[in-house]
Amino acid sequence: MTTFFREKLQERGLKVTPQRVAIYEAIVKLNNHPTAENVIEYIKVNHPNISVGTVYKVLDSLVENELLKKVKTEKDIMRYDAVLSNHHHLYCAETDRIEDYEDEKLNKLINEYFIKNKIKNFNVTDIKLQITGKFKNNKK
Amino acid sequence: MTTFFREKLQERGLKVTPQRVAIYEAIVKLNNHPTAENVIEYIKVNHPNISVGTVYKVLDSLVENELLKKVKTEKDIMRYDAVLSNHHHLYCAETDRIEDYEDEKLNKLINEYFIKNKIKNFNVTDIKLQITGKFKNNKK
DNA sequence: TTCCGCAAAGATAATAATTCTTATTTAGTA
DNA sequence: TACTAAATAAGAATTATTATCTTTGCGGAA
Repeated sequence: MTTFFREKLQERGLKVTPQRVAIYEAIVKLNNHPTAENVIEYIKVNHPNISVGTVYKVLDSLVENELLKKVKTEKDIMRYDAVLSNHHHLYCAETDRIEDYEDEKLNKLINEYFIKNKIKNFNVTDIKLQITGKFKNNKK
Repeated sequence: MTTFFREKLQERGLKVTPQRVAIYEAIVKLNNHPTAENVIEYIKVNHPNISVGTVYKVLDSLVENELLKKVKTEKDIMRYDAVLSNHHHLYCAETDRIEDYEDEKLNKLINEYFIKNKIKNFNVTDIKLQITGKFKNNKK
């Protein structure tokens, strides 16, 4: 399951350490775009000795090495996402819940739009939609 | 110039104070989506006695009263925007520069798309594009 | 004008998230 | 197995932000 992760680390010249694997697994399992704190809490159960600084450093380096993505919200706490495919986010400001939203048809529509309508003075590398609203079924 | 601002404050039952006016003007003039710190620095010149807490408090209440918007980037510092119309952001991760991007045609396209393709279990209230890339002419 | 009430501002302490520093440990390798 | 650079642990330090408490200043009633 973490084979992909291990390979990608090595590919990047990063050592495969238990802490890195644990942090990555935590993000995958805590699948509501956890904060650093959520990760620490989750990991402490099986890795009681992991250091807070390590979690932050590992998260940073995983983002830098494109194994995780940062997710921004209205709030000032950073959150993380292990889903790397080009996707958007549904965000509920009230409950702070974030859900991934994948929509190939929409991506195509937007890409085509920007091919026809270039933004002057700007080279686009990535387009993300932040869709704010409210989930209908408020099951946690 | 700040007539709109003064009226909106009164409309909301908020007092028109020199600090509020100064902070609002600072955001408008520092038009690269300044941080609270940028605002403080800028204001200190003409209002040397303004308190840091006041700036944060005023920024918060202006956001709450829809006179400013919060903008979040990859960095964890909050930034502010006085442009209230429905617009998107061009963001350069390298230089941290943010520019407003208004595009009515694009808004229409996206709105129409979501009318035809409802997201199940989610009521959309707002859609924002975060367009990441690089500015071509690197004039500051 | 003076006094009262209250919203706002000032000063500064407190908190929360994150970063930094240094010593120690570990993974990958020869 | 031993070596070395990279990674981790521990905790201090920093940074952005929020909270608390006091003081100020303005509008309206006496």
